[in-house]
Amino acid sequence: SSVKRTPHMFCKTLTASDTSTHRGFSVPRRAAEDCFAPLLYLDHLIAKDLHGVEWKFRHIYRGQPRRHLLTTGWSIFVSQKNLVSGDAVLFLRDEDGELRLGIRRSARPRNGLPDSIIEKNSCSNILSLVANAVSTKSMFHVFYSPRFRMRFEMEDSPERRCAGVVTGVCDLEPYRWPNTKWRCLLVRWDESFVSDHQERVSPWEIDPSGSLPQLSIQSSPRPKRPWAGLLDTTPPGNPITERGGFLDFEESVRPSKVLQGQENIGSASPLQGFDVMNRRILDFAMQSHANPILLSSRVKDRFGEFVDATSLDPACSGVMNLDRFPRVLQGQEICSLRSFPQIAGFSPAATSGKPNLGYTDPFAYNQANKSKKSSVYPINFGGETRKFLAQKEGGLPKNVTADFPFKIDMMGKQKGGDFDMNASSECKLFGFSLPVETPAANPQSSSKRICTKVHKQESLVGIAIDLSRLNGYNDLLTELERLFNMEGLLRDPEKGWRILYTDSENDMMVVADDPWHDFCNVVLKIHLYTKEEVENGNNDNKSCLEQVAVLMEASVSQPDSSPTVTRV
Amino acid sequence: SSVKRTPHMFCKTLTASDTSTHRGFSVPRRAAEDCFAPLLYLDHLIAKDLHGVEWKFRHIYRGQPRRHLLTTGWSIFVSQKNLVSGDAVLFLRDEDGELRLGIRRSARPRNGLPDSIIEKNSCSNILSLVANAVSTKSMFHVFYSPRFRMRFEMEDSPERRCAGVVTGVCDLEPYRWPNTKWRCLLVRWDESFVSDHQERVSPWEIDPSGSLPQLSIQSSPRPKRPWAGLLDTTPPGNPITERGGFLDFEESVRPSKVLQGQENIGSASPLQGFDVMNRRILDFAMQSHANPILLSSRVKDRFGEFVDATSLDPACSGVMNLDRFPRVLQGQEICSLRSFPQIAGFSPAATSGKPNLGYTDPFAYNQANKSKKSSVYPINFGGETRKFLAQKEGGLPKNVTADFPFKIDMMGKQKGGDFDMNASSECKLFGFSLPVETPAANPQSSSKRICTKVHKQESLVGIAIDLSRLNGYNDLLTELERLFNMEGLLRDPEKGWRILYTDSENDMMVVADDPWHDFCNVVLKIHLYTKEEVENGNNDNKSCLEQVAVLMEASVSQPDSSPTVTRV
DNA sequence: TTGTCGGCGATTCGCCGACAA
DNA sequence: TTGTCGGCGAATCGCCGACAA
Repeated sequence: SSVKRTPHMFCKTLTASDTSTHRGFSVPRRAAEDCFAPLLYLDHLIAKDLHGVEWKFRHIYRGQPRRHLLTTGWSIFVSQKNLVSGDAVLFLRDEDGELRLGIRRSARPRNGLPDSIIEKNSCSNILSLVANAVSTKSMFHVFYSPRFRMRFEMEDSPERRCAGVVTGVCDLEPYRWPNTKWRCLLVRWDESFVSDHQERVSPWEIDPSGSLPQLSIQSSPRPKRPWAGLLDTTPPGNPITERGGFLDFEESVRPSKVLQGQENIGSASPLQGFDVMNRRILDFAMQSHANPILLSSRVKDRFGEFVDATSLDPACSGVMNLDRFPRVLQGQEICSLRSFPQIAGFSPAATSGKPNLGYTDPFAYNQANKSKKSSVYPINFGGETRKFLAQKEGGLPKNVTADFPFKIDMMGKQKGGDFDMNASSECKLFGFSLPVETPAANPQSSSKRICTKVHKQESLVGIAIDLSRLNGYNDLLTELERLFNMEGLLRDPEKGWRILYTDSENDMMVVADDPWHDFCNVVLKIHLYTKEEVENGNNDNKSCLEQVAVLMEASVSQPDSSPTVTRV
Repeated sequence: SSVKRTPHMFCKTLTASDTSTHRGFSVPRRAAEDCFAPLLYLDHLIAKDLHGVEWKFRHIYRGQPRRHLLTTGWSIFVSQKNLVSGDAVLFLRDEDGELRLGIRRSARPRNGLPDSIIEKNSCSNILSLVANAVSTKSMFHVFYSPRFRMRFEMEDSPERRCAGVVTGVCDLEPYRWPNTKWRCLLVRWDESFVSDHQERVSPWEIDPSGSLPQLSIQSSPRPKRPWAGLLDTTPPGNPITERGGFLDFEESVRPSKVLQGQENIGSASPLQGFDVMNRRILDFAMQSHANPILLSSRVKDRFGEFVDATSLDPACSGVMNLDRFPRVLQGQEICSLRSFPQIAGFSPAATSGKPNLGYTDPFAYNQANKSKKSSVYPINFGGETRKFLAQKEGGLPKNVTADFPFKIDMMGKQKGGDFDMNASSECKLFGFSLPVETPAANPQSSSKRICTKVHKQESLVGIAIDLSRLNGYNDLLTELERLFNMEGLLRDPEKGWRILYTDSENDMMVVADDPWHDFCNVVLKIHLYTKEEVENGNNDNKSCLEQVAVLMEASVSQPDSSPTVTRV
């Protein structure tokens, strides 16, 4: 309510020199004079980042011509924050002369992305479909298949990152906890470098940023002196190194966009119609508790992520956590906050103190490749303003598609002339009812993932079937034979095929012994193998060491935990 | 079934020289000659770690006197893995000449731990109190206040670690989601370096290891040249730097023990009485589903942790996840795996293939400071064997305390002469009822399936049978013979087959001693083995890998495990 | 105004044998 | 047998003004 004095701030996109270990940070003159003014007599500056961590930089005015530079301390900051050129840093001085420091990472295109996620449906088409669905009170779908990255990191391993596409949502613990609203994400990985790679991922663990770092390497541990390609000569076939030697290790942790500023955040208007429309249409309740400002002033680390996640409706966390990260603050210029008319002009929904969740456009990498600037269009998504990247010239995302598998089914009914999701409408995410404004509305919502995956042999590609639509094993056989074009093969044991399944205990079992209902309850995945494969077991092709490795992996960690202590 | 050749391996605790950036890794002579023998003509070695990542080391035989050294590549490994002296590295060569590489981190005492968690109550006192509570069917409490660490890591911040004590459990989302069984942990931090530091923590995010790294600094980003105390001159009051400049940033990520071997893992017996007692007293049901082998064959990273967590009853995850981490593999010598006599000698409880959850001794640092060796005592904790550290000479932990706030209220009633948690007892964790599931006794329970799984030998594929449709052991034999095409083989002991089962306590038992009804109630899984397999309980006919498995199982805390691994 | 370059001293990395425990 | 030391060359860090875009 009380208007604070305008803080002085500036944002600079880091140059190669800025991020070089060889050089320091060159402070734009006017920025320094505005933002650092009262501090310039000091030989060093102290700035706090969002986490309250203080960073100290030696400041010096030197060079010919003279310029302001941050030297000592800067490279530590750069390496700790893992900044590369293209990223941006933001300084902000408040009325007390205290400096704040933020960074924004640039989205970098990823090389060699699969084309499959590039889609071509036109937006108007989608809009008309949605509009039609709304008008006819029928269901429409929103597909969204966000790209993400995930970081594999163990205490004893270098960091690895994988990328993939979210393909759906499933129960967290269908058997142990049948009615949970918690979900995990089903993902498809770009690489199958680990054969038995998880398909179920915690939304908390993924990094929603679809864009991956450039191959510009800046992060710390790397071979200092290239030793005759020692580290690059790994035989092909190791997918880790296949992607380019140490790249996986050297790829920076560059999860998400923070303090994004390259986009014109004010340009919400071109899509205003779409925005408003979707705001209503997609307005299933998702209350967010945390004030984003307050939130970001906390330690916003894993911890913060936890808070973020839990501050959202858990039922939606699968979605919500895909885009925890706000895109904020225009930069590249000296400006006071109030110089952003857009901010003040934001719709109440956008400024209501809720986090603005920035979706990473699944095809943003494509745009980036095309060097097209993109705009951000906020769409109210149940109390959360989400932003969709759209090609500036297109007005609407062109690539919105029918097969983005992140599917939200919505049954809308109109209340009066107004579309009202809150009253009696239904909102489903992958078949699961989402709480529509009345959190406790449907406590008995079904929790089982509708479809069960079927894998034929070692095929990477599975097919999902909906067991609930089948009446028994006979149906199952028929369906499997149909899906895999194996008519007659599965039903007749003489044909040599065996149908196994992995149960909720991860045991491999033969299909057909359990009562159908039990089977449906415990089956995780169905496998089709030949008789020989079953009889030979799958172990034979594993070396002794691999098995040890497996075992050791199981043993990794720290036991030195403590004695429980019992006491009355 | 097929006996694999013993791999050659060695484990070395890293010295200061080994971990210095200034020097390389000195390979113990005999180790090199045994383990590296066929590789020593090479100028470099390639070893894969548990995650399949390959590490390349230049190997050279030099010095006066000559010795084997790993030079180039080693320091990268050390820094990537964040190894410090005291940690151990394990090399293992399989029959194919392929090298595997594992690490084990040592537990390091933490300086200046608050004294508050050092307690003095004697254990016998506790035991008598518990015994009294049981006999009078009154409530007793289990207090447990495990130390933990948590890692703060954001894409734009340096890594930080904090330690604290779990003080309780609370609702995840009391307002949003009133009836959830999910809990988060309440913690008290050792340091209040962030004023608005969270007190609620996800159990998934904490690291149960109570011991913290020494101040021996080895990790990468640090100020190379101390710049006039630039980074240390932060005004007092900033708790970040108060602890010693960059310590927070320099503290390595040293979460857990891997391949731990300093403890005497075989000494389970001294506490056997306590063990047995607690097994009954604390026997609230906690089923573990996942087959550890299958599970651990996955990428067991954050991801894996997710799986770990969810494979547990969510209501208990707050507890269970505190001690995911195992203690494994004796080291410091060249050895074949079968040179561990303890393996065979383990008590059934310890070797039953259940996760042995290693608690972090809140006062372990104290023991370490006193250079006292500690023994590990397994205590069955509801289907999970947990290990209690106790001072060897004390027999029982002396420091059991009154203010361990992790409280489990248990109301026990006796059924006949036997304490039976399953019948009508109640188990609360911080006031929340824990599901006292009795898998066998309560067939309607949603998670219990009708059928019992049968596994033949090491076969990966199991078959399920419905015991309830059988009238007794005779039927069972008939059915088993039919299912496995073993007509006549099982019924006749002369044919050499033995039928075992895993009971609800995860003990491996011979089928046919219990009354049929009892058997049906407690059986978890049925196993078919040959006589030889059963009789050679010392694992002599098992491959080294299986022995490792048993060893690890015995000493490893693995929440997601199931009983399949252990053979009698 | 500011991005990048080369210079160059300081620091660290990392390979070596010496030496001793 | 092996842990640690000092030596020392190579690589990198990081501060500087020059220069030009």
